[in-house]
Amino acid sequence: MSAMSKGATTREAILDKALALASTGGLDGLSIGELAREVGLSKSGLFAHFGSKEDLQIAILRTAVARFIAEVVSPALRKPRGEPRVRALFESWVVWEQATFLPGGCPFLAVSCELDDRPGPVRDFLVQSQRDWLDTIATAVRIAIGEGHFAKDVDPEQFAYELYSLILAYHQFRRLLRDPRTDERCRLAFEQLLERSRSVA
Amino acid sequence: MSAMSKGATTREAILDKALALASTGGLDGLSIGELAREVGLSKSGLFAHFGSKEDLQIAILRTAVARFIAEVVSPALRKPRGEPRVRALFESWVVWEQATFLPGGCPFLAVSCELDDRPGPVRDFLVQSQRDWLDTIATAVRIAIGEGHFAKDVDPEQFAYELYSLILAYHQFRRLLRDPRTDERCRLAFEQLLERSRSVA
DNA sequence: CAGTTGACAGCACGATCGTGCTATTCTCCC
DNA sequence: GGGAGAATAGCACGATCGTGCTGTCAACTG
Repeated sequence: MSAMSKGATTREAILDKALALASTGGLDGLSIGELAREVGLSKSGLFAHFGSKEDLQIAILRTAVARFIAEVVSPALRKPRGEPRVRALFESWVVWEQATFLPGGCPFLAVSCELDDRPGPVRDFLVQSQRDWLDTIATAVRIAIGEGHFAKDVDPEQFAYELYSLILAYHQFRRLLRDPRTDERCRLAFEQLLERSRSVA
Repeated sequence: MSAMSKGATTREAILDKALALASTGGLDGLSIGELAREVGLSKSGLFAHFGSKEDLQIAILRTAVARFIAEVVSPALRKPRGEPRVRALFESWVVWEQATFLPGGCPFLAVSCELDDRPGPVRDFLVQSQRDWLDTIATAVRIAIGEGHFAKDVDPEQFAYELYSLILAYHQFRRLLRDPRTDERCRLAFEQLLERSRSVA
């Protein structure tokens, strides 16, 4: 049996379903009523777990961050320092986009467009999480430079920008355009990014 | 005086405001009531111009496409064939992202996330417009290869993928992350994309 | 200038939204 | 096992949603 109390268990079940729904329909598209029906709770029963819809939205993002760290960041950090770790970040990121519990793909990207012009704590949380993630990438690149895998004149933030851009396109081409060659396109671009970042041996 | 009838005039005024609102809040976030208030019409008076909300959404996208062609595609097609034209496409695209009549940035990108998992004619229209645009880019690249500006082994579709990805990141870094160095990051990446596409002189 | 067509407002509808309050039921601890 | 407290349901609220119908006033046409 679980070590969690009843409340914590259902709360987790709610957030699990909510994250899946938010990955497809966004944070605004997700309504309390629909979510309650989906989880098998009454609207008020579900609502009692969160003070407001805004709190629910932040809780969803918090759940997403925890999952992202568990699925993408942590595994990559167990890889050897340098290029292998950078590559692992990329690979796990691509897998993350296809996670079964995220039918709509990366939830951060899915909600970016609806939050980018709406100030408030939800937006703030998302921005912070993405900045942290970019920092993680840049740090991994810096380490790769230190290890001698990448050239010394590689700009870690620029590398992070371009890597991030490739995943954005991956999301767009796969989900919206349904381009069957998305995977190879993205991988090829990444290999070329690596290629021109490597130090001359 | 304008050659348009009364109905066409207000319809255009509606779509103008609607496009601006949709660029920030998306197509679903935009409500008929809010739009009517903004334009100074009654809800039903505005609604009479479009049979349904879905029709309105398609009309908005149609307006966006017309603007995009007028502001981005056509000017670039007047530039000399080859690399100058490719560069013009990029430059106009960046300017488009900052157009004053688009307070939320590129409307296509703004609505991509909410439409990518919602089948229907609105989504179909958006997908088609983006495919057309990618084709336009690829064609310009093919011409640049023919002119000898780009190497013969450059893949036009791959080029389009990477160029598209840079603009996606431009949108994300500027609008969500508010990174002040977005412009230089994007331009640097584009120059490097050009650099490695050029034929050896 | 008169008449017809079209643009728009007013109003109402059912549905759904987020959010409270009040019971009732269940869970956990002693 | 019984009692305290958490978990959930029931119900209601005002607001807003998209969408129709009906009337009225303006605009264009002959």
